[in-house]
Amino acid sequence: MTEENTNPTHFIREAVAEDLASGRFEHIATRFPPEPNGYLHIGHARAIIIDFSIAQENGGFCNLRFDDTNPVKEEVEYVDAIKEDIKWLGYQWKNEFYASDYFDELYEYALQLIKAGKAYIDEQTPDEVRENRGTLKEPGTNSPYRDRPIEESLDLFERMKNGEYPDGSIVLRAKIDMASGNINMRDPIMYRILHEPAHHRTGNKWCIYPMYDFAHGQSDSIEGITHSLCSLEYESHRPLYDWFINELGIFPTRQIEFARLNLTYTVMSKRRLVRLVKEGYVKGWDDPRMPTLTAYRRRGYTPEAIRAFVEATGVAKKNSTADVGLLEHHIRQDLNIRAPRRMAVLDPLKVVITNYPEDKVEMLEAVNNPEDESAGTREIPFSRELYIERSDFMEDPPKKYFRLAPEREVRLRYGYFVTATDVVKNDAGEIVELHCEYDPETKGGYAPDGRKVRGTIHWVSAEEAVDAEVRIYDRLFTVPNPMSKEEGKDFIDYLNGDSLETKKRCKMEPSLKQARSGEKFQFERLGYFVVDPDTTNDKLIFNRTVTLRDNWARIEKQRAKEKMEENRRRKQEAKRKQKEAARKNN
RNA sequence: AGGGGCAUGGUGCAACGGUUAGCACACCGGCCUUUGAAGCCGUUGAUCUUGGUUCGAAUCCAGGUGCCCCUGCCA
Repeated sequence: MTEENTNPTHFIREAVAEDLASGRFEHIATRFPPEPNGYLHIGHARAIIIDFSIAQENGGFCNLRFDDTNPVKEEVEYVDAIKEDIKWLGYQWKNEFYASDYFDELYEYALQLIKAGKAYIDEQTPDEVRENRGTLKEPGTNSPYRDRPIEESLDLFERMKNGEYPDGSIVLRAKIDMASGNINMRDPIMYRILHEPAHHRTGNKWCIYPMYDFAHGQSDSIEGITHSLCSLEYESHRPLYDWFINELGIFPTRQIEFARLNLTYTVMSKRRLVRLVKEGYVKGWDDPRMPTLTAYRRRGYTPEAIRAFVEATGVAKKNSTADVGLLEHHIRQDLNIRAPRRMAVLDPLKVVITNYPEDKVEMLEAVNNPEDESAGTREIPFSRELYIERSDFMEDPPKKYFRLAPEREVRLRYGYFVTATDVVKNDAGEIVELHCEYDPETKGGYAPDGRKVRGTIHWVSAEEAVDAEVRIYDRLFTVPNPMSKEEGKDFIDYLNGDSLETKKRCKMEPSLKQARSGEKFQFERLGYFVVDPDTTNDKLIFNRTVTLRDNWARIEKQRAKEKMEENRRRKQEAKRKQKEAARKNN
């Protein structure tokens, strides 16, 4: 061990430790093997973290290997994005490899198996291959080409490589067992012909490509990977990988499978993510509503929070879906400690302090981060005209509402105690301005006479405020599991129409003028926010990462629910009475 | 005539034949508070089922039930 490991153990860590103890392996090596055909999402984070941390904890190494055995699906653009995301998460691979690096060796392995009578060229059509594979319940039937002479297969394979055959005409198959209960063992295809397009790394050198199943295990073996950690669906492929390793007599990697990480209120499959992007339901792979790592980065998530979240979900062989609330908990936890506090008003209501001098501007001291004394303090301007949050004033407040209301006194954070005196409305009856009086004795928010106020609200000075746009994000889907198989429903039907709200007239305290892309803040009483890369010199844009926990919102929600139930009860009662009356009349 | 895997509170994990079945999130209550935040304290709430082995079973065995994966020349 090179590193003190305080993380909870799990079956993979245990298995690796046992393999070291028993001498099955003398070193530990892992790999993270993405296919470069899409962006990494939070589900991949579990795989990345397991792969790299198992290696780290045991003084071994982890390679990055792109599984690029199918040129029709893979693109270079994804390679760089994937590398960036892994680095952002905080990991460094030892070697950057590609399955295509091993095309020569793989070809030699194929030759070796043909010569041993363990592989053959099949001339059946794709349809025939499928039909003869049998079904889940019935065994397959042998190909008529299965027992052709070795020399013939050798010759055909060579010509296949040389481009003498069109796509789909012939394939190389392993000769295993067409009656196996495990369909992967029914003479799986090893090589197929793909003349187009050119491979992103090997160009036109090859027109035959190994199947994933004939590439992955051997690639691990070539790299000396001791533990090939992968997701559950490869469990039934393990016997095949072991078969290849055994027949070829190469380094025996051990594969261990674990369950993928799923999250509520989102989708995680590449296919569906592509659809969200291509059909314009989101603005791109890095749209902060997406579950991709690049989107979380833009949304203001930190790698530390994502790692803590993934560790908290553990590792098991049971398919499960983590609550997105747990992810939110971890980003709050992280940002609470590190994010400087600022005041910002998202939905401004003008306030005039009628007894405050007209041209006076005072600088008041505010704490940057109560969780971190070293963050220091800053000064914020206070003047006669301010903005407060519209939701922080109510003309006719319900019980337990602690904020501003007519004749009620509250504290302006780091400012003064103020009392609402007048409400100014427009012709439509909407509140356009509030008049308040302040108590000059309460500067900084302290009352010398010791009197208390229930509420403390945030504010910004109108004159000095900086304008900004704030993008408010909500969950992308309206249901925890958009994949639930309700009849005739598509996951698209569960999209949340209100997942993005853009507030264009927000008012920020002046210190935010200098905020740079990627900088994170807590806007007091609102949540955590990050400067979006769309920000320019004259346009400040923030993304809301996550709200603060909000007890008041919960009380309101509960109240609304109670009201709804009350209404329903009343309606039912009315209906019942109506029926009764009708019966009496009859 | 299938093969493979999985089943512990609402969610996610732990308990490795002997614990009052533990932890985190959520929930609910309380304390504290110049953020209705954070922090602190506390309360609810779980071993899929039926048998078996054992002094003793969440744990081992068998049957049942339920869920997931496998019939791409995808990975």
